[in-house]
Amino acid sequence: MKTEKPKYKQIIDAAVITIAEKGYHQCQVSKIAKQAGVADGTIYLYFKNKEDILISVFREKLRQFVDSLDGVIKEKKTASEKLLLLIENHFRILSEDSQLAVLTQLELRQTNKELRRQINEVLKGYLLLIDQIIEEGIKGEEFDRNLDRRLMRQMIFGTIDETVTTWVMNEQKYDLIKLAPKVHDLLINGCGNRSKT
Amino acid sequence: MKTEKPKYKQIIDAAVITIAEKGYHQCQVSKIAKQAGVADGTIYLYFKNKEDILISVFREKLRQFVDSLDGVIKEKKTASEKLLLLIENHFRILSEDSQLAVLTQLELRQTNKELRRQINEVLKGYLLLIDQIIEEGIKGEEFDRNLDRRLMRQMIFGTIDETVTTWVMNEQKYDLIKLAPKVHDLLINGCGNRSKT
Amino acid sequence: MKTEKPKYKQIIDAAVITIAEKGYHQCQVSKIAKQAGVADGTIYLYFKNKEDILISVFREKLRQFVDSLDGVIKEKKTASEKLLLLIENHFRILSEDSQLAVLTQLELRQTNKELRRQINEVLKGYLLLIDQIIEEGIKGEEFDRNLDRRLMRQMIFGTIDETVTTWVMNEQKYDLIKLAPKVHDLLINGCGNRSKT
Amino acid sequence: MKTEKPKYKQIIDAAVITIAEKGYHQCQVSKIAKQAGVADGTIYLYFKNKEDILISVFREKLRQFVDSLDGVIKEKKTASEKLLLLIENHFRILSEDSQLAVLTQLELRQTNKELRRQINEVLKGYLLLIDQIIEEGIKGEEFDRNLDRRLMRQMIFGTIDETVTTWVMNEQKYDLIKLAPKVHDLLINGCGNRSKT
DNA sequence: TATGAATGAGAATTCATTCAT
DNA sequence: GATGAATGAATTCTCATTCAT
Repeated sequence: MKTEKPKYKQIIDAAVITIAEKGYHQCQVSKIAKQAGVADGTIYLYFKNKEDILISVFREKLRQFVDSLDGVIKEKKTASEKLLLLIENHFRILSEDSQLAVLTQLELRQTNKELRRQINEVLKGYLLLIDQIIEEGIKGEEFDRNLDRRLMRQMIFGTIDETVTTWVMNEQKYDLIKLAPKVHDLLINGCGNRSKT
Repeated sequence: MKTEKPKYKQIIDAAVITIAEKGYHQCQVSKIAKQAGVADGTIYLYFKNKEDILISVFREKLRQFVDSLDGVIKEKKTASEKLLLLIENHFRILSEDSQLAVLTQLELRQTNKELRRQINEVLKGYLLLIDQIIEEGIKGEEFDRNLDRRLMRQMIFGTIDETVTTWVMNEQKYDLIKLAPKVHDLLINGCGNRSKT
Repeated sequence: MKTEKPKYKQIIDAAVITIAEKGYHQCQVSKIAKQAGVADGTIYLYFKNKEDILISVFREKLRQFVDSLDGVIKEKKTASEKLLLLIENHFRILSEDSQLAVLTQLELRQTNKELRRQINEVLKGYLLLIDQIIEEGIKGEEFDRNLDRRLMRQMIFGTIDETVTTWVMNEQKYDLIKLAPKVHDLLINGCGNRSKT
Repeated sequence: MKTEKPKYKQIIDAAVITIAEKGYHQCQVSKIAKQAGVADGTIYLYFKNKEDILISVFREKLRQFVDSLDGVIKEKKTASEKLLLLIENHFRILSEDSQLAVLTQLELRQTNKELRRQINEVLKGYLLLIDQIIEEGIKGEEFDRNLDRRLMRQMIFGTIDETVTTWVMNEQKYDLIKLAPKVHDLLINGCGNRSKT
C-alpha cells in the first residue's frame, strides 16, 4: 500500500501502453484511467487535459532519454564518438521499448499545430545535446567549420528520425541498433565517393 | 459559359486551402464543400470519405511534384547535380505554395496508422526518384558504393523533410530555397572536416 | 423493342424484388431504378415519391389478388366453402411468391401512420370480400347471426395474417397451403370441444 | 431530496411518450432525452443505441403485462375463463395507456427484420401464456384435442392483435374492453352457426 | 484526495428528389 | 419522355471534462 507507485507515474505508464496500443485519437481517457487503475476524474487531478497527458508522457520519456545520453556523452570522447553514442542510444532505447517507439514516431505526430509546438519545445532538450556535439566537433576540427550549424543539426536529427520511422513503419522487423555505425558514417562523410581523389 | 473546372479538381483545390487553414481535424467536410462551391453531398460523388479527400489531395500534388522533377532530372547531368535539382525543386514547390507546405509537413502527419500507410504508398513514387539518383551516383562513382542504399535514401529524405518542417514550424520566416546548396553539400560530404588530411 | 414492358410495370416489378431483398428502408430509389433498368429520375415520372412506389406495388398486387379470388368465389358454393377457397388462395399466392410474402408481412408494416392508413385503404378491397362471405354465411344460416360482423372479419383476417407472418418469420420452412383446411376449421368451429354435449 | 426515479425508468417512460407522439422514426434520441430530463449522452449509459431503447421499452412493458396476467390467471379457473381474462386484460392495459397502444400496434412494427426478430423473442413470454391456457384447455377437455396447437395460438393472438390494431387505427373511438366477451366467444365457438343441428 | 455518473457539443454521411439537358 | 449529376437537410453517438459526494 505505502509503496504504491504514485498515481502520476501510474498514469504516465498507463498512457504509454494505451496510446501505443490504440493510437492517440482512439485512446480514450477512460481507457488510460482503467489501465492505471484509477477513476476517470483522478486523471484530472494530475493533468490539465488529454493533451497534457501526451505532452507529459513525452517530456518524462525524453528526460530519461536525455539524462541517459548526457551521462554517456560526458565521458571524454571525440565529437564523432559522441555522435555515434547518441545514435546508438537513440536506437537502443526505442528498440527496447517498442511501444514508446510507436508513440514517438507515429502517435505523437497525430496532433495539432499547438501541441506540436509544445512537443518541439520539449524536444529542444535533445536538440541542444546535438548542438553541443556539433559545437565540440567544430572546435575540435572534427567537423567542418564552414557548415551551417542548424542545417547540420537538422540533417543529424532528420536522418535519425527518418531511420527510426521507417523501421517502425516496417513493423520493427530488422535490427535498428546495427544500423547506428552506418548512419554515423553517412552523417560524417556523406554519400560522396571518398576514394575519389 | 466558361469551361468550369471539373468538380474533382475544384474540391481538391478547396481541400488544400481549407485543411491548411484549419488543420485536418478541425476542417469539416462542409467547409471544403463551401470553399469548392458545391453541395456537401457532391463531395461524396468524387470521394469515398473524408480520409479519401486527404489522400487524394496528396496523391494529386505528389504526382505534379514527381512529374515536374522527373522532367528536370532527365536532362543529362551528374547524380550530384540531379540531387541538387531535386532539393531545389522540393524547396521551391513548397516555398511557392505555403498552404501545401503546411499540409504536407503538419496536417498529413496528424492521421492514423492506416492512413499513414496509404500516404507512404503514394510517397514511394518520390522515394523511387531518390533511389534512381542514388543508383546513378553509385554507377557513376560519384557516390560511395559501399554505403547502404536504403540508409542513403533515408538520410536524403529525412534531411530534406526535417529542413522543411523546421522552416514551416518557424512560420516560413526565412528563405528555404537558398538552403538547397548547403543541404546538398551536407548530404554529399557530411559534417566531417574535409580539410583534414 | 416495341413490346418492351411499359416502364410503370418494370418499376413495380423491380420494386417488389428490391424491397423484398433489402427491406423498405434499406432499399434506395436508385436501386429500384437500376433493377428496373431506368434512370433515377424516370421513377418520378411514374410515381410521386418513394412511398407512392410502395403503395402502388401493394395496390397492384392486391388487385391481382382480389381479382383472382373474386372469380373463384363467384362460383356457386356455400359461404364456408368460399372461406376455405379464400384462405387457400391467400396462402397459395404468398407461397408462390416468397418475395411478395416478405413484402406484405414485414416490409409493408415498417411504414409510418399515414402510409399505413393508405395501405389499409387499399386493403379494404380485400376485407370487403371477407365481409361478403360473412354476409352470405349469415343469410344462408351457415354462420351465427348473433355475432358481431366486424369482429368476425377481424378474427378471419387476423388469423390468416398471423398465420402467414409466423410462416414468413420462420423462413417459410413449412408448407403453408396445407394449413388452410385446419385454419378454416378453427375459424368456423373455434377452439372449443365439439364432442362435448 | 426525494428518491428520484432511477434514470433508466425515466428514460423508458419518456421513450413511450415521445415515440407514441412522433413515431419511432420521427422521434430523435435528443427528444427522448429532453422528455426524460437527462442529457443526450446519458441515454447511452443505459442503452446501447436507439433500437435498444425501443426493444427495452417493449420488454419492460411486456414484462408488466405478463406479470399482471400471470397473477390473474393463476387463480383456479377453467381454461376458457382464463382465456377471457387474458383478452380482457390485454384490452384493458392498452385501453388505459393509449400511448402504449400506439407504440405496440403501430410503431413497433416500423422496424427492420432484425429488430422484429428481437421483438418476437420478447413476445414469446406472452405467447407461452397462451400456450399454457391451450394446454390446460385440452387437458380439461374444454378445447378440442384434435386441433393444431400452434394454429390455435396463432388464431388467438392474431385475432386479439388485429382487434386492437383496428381499434387503434380507428383512433380508439369505441370501447375496446367491451369487445372482450365477444372475441372470446368467437375464439371458442368460431363463426359457425351453433343452433344448426 | 478520489470517485464515476452525468454532461452536451460537435460532424460525417446518406439518399430522396430536382431539373437542365 | 428520359436522363443522372447535383443537391442539402437531417440525426445518431462519442468522449473529454466536470463536480457533487
